[in-house]
Amino acid sequence: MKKENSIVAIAKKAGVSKATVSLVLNGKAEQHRIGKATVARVQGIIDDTGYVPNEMARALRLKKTKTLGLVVGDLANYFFSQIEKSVEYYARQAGYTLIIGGTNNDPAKEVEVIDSMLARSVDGLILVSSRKDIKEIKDSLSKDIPIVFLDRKIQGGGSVAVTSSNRKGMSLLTEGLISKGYRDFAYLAGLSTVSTSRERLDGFKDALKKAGLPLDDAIVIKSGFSATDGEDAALKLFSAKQMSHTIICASYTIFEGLLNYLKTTSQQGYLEKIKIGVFDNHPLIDFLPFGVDTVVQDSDQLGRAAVELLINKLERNARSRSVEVETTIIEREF
Amino acid sequence: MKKENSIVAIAKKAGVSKATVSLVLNGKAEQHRIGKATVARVQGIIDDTGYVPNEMARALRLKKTKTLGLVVGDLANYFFSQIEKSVEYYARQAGYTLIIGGTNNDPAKEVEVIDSMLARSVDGLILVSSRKDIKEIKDSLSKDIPIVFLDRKIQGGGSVAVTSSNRKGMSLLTEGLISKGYRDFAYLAGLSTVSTSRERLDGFKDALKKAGLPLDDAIVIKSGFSATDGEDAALKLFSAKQMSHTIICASYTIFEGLLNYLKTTSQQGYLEKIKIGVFDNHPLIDFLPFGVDTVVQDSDQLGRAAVELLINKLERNARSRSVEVETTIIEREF
DNA sequence: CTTATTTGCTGAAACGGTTTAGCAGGGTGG
DNA sequence: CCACCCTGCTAAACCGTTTCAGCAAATAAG
Repeated sequence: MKKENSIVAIAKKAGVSKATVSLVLNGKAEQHRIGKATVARVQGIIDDTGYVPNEMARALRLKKTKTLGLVVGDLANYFFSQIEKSVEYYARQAGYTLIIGGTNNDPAKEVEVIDSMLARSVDGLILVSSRKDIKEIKDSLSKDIPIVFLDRKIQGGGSVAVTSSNRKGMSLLTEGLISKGYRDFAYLAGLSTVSTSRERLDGFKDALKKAGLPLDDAIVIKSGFSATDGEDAALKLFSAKQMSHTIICASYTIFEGLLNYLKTTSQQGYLEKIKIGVFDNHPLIDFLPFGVDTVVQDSDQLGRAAVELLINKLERNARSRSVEVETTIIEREF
Repeated sequence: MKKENSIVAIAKKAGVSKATVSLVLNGKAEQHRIGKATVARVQGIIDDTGYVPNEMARALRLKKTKTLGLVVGDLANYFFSQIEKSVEYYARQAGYTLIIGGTNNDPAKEVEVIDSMLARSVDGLILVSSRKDIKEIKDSLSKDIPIVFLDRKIQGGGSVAVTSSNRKGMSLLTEGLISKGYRDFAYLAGLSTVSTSRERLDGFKDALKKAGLPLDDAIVIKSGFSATDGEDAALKLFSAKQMSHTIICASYTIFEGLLNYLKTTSQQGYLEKIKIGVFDNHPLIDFLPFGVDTVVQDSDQLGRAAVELLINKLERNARSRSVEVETTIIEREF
């Protein structure tokens, strides 16, 4: 049956005013002294017409859209797609709808995407931002709106972020490798403007220091976070004089880049001679013909925490502190 | 600078009525004989206040939200996340915002998600539906709204779908395997209520027939499309008497399930003795220690076609016919 | 039998836009 | 000078809700 499309239609049918219907609809009937009988009658009509209020009108009046925006660099990236799944799930649980925006890691597009979300009056924003400082974002924003940063922290006062325990995770990964006797590290670091990248590098250094290994012996190569950036990094690494026997990738995409580099240069055989550590996991890694140790991020918790923080802010105006989600390590010998 | 937030504010500043501002805003100034000078003044104020119209108000009046909904089973599935990226990209290009909904392949949740999108007044819907018949969907829908089905066709009149050339793709994949001498097939088919699954199975049969191989010799195992379904299928397969030496997976997720089964039962060694074909590709497959032939779907084109069809319908009320996107095959010997 | 209180409901404004019909004033033709 | 036509703009209705102040009737209190 086609549903009734306006509150007046319902009101007419029930022989009451639209105010009454609205009150019933929002559970404020009692509070506004609408009689039990009337409530029942109205509710009955709502039920069997299947009337659903128009969210646009509601949003206009209430200045609340019950909509959240998620802005993310690359939606096809496995880690982010998991994050997104989680965010969508928990947002929906809380009665919110999710609008997504992919930026392809382009800071200019990031602003554009965010602005389109603001025009849509999203109530809050979850940002996996490529920006370094919150000012760069706030300044370009037309409205003040609650923002939670996800995966990457951002500099500047009062910003709330949900991240993995990057430093600790990378440190544990490295320690594990060291304890198994691996030395001679190369570290493909990602973009140093991104907090995630810096923290992981710090973790790597922590582990070296703890083991008494000299930092300088490790080759650290900075690049972007995409697979092609990973390829570039691999190129740099392999054109260096000495070869490393343990390569750590600061993200899955960089790992993919490394593999692609070896494939396109027909050096796949090299993989058997080295050990690889990756911050991020993927189901297929279990089946690769070389042991890859990985850091597993809890994407479900990351998404969940981000949504919770944001909604607490929105609905209870709670001031919240950033959250760090624990990681786990998977070690694999081939 | 904080932007002005209402058309009246702009109107006041410009010393005109809000009607005038609205007309300027929508490029209808000329048409409604607003003087050049006035247009320039108003536009100037719009520009340097950075005013952006409230989309909610516009949507309410126009009954158009410039919003599309994408409903998909599993957002973390690599194929779907690529699709989503593409849909989001092309939707945004066309000035539309994308709302997403994950259903976890639960038909009940599918209805729920779609209804929440209708309440949000999306202009159109792109559906990767688990439903078999369009009636099941239309009946539960409160409004008539343009729908484009993606990846999976659905039975029932007038539904428009964008799909890969499933039958042909699977047929070519199989033919390739046959031509390389592989026989003794097992086929993990996915859910037979899903068109994709049926078409691929048909393609498989086409190839056998063409090669003059008896259909009955192939073991066909039907299950769901998730990784755990794939595991179940693998379990069934491996508890059958005779072993197959060529296994075809109707989707990447099923392939993952197969691998997981072999891992958990410590039968990974078996992988070296068999040949695997998979409908879907993934970057890491290149690096697996056994040659996997894959069908590559053009997710970019799939998303693009879906958005185009939908928007053509919305903006030009074009009646469009379903689209089939070509696939390509990658063969790998280890 | 008044007066006060409670009960049950509604009218109307507000949210921020779009659109249509039409007003006022100046110019032109007769 | 009157009738008419442009030109340039605006008033007001409308989209579908929420909410607040307040009205009328019923009940309770005095």
